[in-house]
Amino acid sequence: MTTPGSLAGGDSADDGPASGGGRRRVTISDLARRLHISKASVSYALNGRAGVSEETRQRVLDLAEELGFHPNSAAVALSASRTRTIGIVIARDPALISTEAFYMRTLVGIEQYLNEVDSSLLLRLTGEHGEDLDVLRRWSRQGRVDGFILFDEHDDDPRIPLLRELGLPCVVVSSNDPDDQVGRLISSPVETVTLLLDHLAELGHRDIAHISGPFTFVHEQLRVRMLHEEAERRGMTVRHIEGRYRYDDGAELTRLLLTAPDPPTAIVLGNDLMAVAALRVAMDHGTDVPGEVSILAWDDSPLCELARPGITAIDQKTMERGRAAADLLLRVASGETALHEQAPAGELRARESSGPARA
Amino acid sequence: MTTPGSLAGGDSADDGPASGGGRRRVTISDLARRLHISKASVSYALNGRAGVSEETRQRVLDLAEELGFHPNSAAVALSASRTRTIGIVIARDPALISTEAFYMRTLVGIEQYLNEVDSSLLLRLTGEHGEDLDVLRRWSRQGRVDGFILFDEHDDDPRIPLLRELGLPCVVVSSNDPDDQVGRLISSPVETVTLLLDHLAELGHRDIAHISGPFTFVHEQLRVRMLHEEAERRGMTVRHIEGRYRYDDGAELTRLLLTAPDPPTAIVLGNDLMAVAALRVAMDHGTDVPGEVSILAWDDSPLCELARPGITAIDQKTMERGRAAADLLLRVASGETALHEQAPAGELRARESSGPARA
DNA sequence: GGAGGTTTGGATAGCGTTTTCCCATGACGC
DNA sequence: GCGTCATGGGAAAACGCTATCCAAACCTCC
Repeated sequence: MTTPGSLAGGDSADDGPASGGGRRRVTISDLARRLHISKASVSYALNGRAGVSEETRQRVLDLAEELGFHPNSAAVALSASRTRTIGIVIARDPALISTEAFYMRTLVGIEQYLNEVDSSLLLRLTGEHGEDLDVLRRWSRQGRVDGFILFDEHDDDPRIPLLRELGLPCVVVSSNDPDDQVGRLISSPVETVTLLLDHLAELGHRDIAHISGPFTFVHEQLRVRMLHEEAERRGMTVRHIEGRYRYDDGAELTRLLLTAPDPPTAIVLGNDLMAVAALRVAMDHGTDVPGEVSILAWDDSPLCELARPGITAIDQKTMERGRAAADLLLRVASGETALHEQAPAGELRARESSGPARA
Repeated sequence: MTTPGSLAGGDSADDGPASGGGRRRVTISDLARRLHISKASVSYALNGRAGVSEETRQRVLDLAEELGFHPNSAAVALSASRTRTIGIVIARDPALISTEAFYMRTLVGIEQYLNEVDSSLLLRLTGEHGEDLDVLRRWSRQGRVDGFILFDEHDDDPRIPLLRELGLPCVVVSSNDPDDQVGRLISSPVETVTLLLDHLAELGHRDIAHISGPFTFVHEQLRVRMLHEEAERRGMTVRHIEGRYRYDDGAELTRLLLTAPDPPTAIVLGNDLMAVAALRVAMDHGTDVPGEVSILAWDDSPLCELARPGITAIDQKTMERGRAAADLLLRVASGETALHEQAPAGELRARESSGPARA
């Protein structure tokens, strides 16, 4: 590598003063040499540890700044087994990933936080089946990340024992609060359920349908259960149908509901895409929204906002949640013990798709 | 690290056979020791280089598989100055990033390719101003990535000389084809312009408006120019207005157009969000779409598909484009000379928002 | 049977940090 | 004046891999 490959620029002027910088990267040895001190002292100075005088530290920092020195991350990782990088692996149908603004908003929130603490994000978007476990295993063994944030928890999610075995910290963005030893950012569906049902109750609805996402997701199971319990307490009834988050599911299942002998007065859809579909079907079917049926979505999104009529939905504060998850992970990774934490609360965005129940 | 920190599991059974794997990571030295050969031979065997017999190679591979060995990425990076990671820095208003499905689709496409070649993606979403340059510089000097993919090229984009100076390869997802020495995945607007104008000409439109994105983006300038030239050739006229990709811009500028003394018969909007806004405004304004005005969007998206009426738009093949960009970058990074490449062609999705021009 | 060439595999020197261990140096107390 | 202690700073050993250079060992052919 001393002999220039394609990039190294050679010795031109050996050390042009400031930012311009030659081709070769500035290393800690360069700093040490220029200051006539040892690499160790430079390292101490840069990392704010004791062992160097304040004056020396300042000289080091100044020169580092002047030369635009940034420690080689591979060397730091190798030496300190710390990468300042967290991993996210999203295992869903690519088409769905790009349709759901949810992920992107979460990533933005996570990034905001990581920026602040000078860490970064290694991202992998895989297909649905099992590859995600491979990626976790690989990244872990390769030492590429300090921890993971996990979404879309399944029943008996194999990722959690896997990461425990691999010895890597993780935070699960979660709906439930089991007593395990991983980090969890919990947003209980009961809160969303309350917002939805209060809103619907106020409008006089008592017969509600719920088109959920796949029951393999823990959060969907919980939504169903909570919705049931809370509805019962309010003297309302809920029928549940399982969808798969796709437009077509929303359309088809809504059609089914509307053509039933006793259609519900309100339909709650598990995501924005299905909600838009429901809205469309209802209108095509000549069913007035919200006159004859109200349509609500679990997650707010531009789609809900821009639909016409606008779809009443819960703003789940996705960005804030992403941010909180990243924050929690870094704390878990640095050995904090209080592992479970409540996510910021959601908020109902009432729009035109919900109104008083028909008589 | 030999003295267990918090994770190291100690010597229990020293080498449990298979996958279960103890806590401590398996290294190349472990393999060498177990096979009674040198680390060098193991390295050769694993990397498919000459220097070991086929038999030895197989023994190494088998044991590596058995122990679940994955080379430590920091060590590889340090030694080979190669990270198998590419960087993407997106500098836009967070709100916009999460609204535009464009980015997520591109990422999905990039990821698909990176998966196949066992590389990964380091992602940073920053705000709008100048931080992105810092990130490029930092990641480069830290040796975190092998190259970058750049979006949203500006006039005299400072990122390109910066990366040249830093000596890192990059691919610009680009609309134009200047004669510089960076990789470029070019999707000339002329193609989209042709699709749009052919469609509109066929429907008898001759007076068109174009609400673009900010002219600071090179691709927007090109769109304007191409649209102009091509329209002229067809005997059509185009008036341009500069928007900023936001819903409100689309709404306001469309209102302006519709209330003008001579409203256009068709409006082309620079992105999906503005198109939806235009549609909404037109309908609120009592203007029939497409009876009195046709609405078209430059980029297709779920928003266009799900709007009502559906918005005619160009499917820019975003995922394929992302994929192609990643592919190109890896080839550029490995020294390929043909640096510029055409992106896959877009396709018009005709929907209900475009129809014959009014008389 | 030995000269010359080709494989195969071993030592070992980096890569750029952090960290441990130790040696100067000077201040201080007796 | 000498022993004791902090304190600043240096040398060198990791960290886990790749790459260079050599020494065996094995052929092949006269």
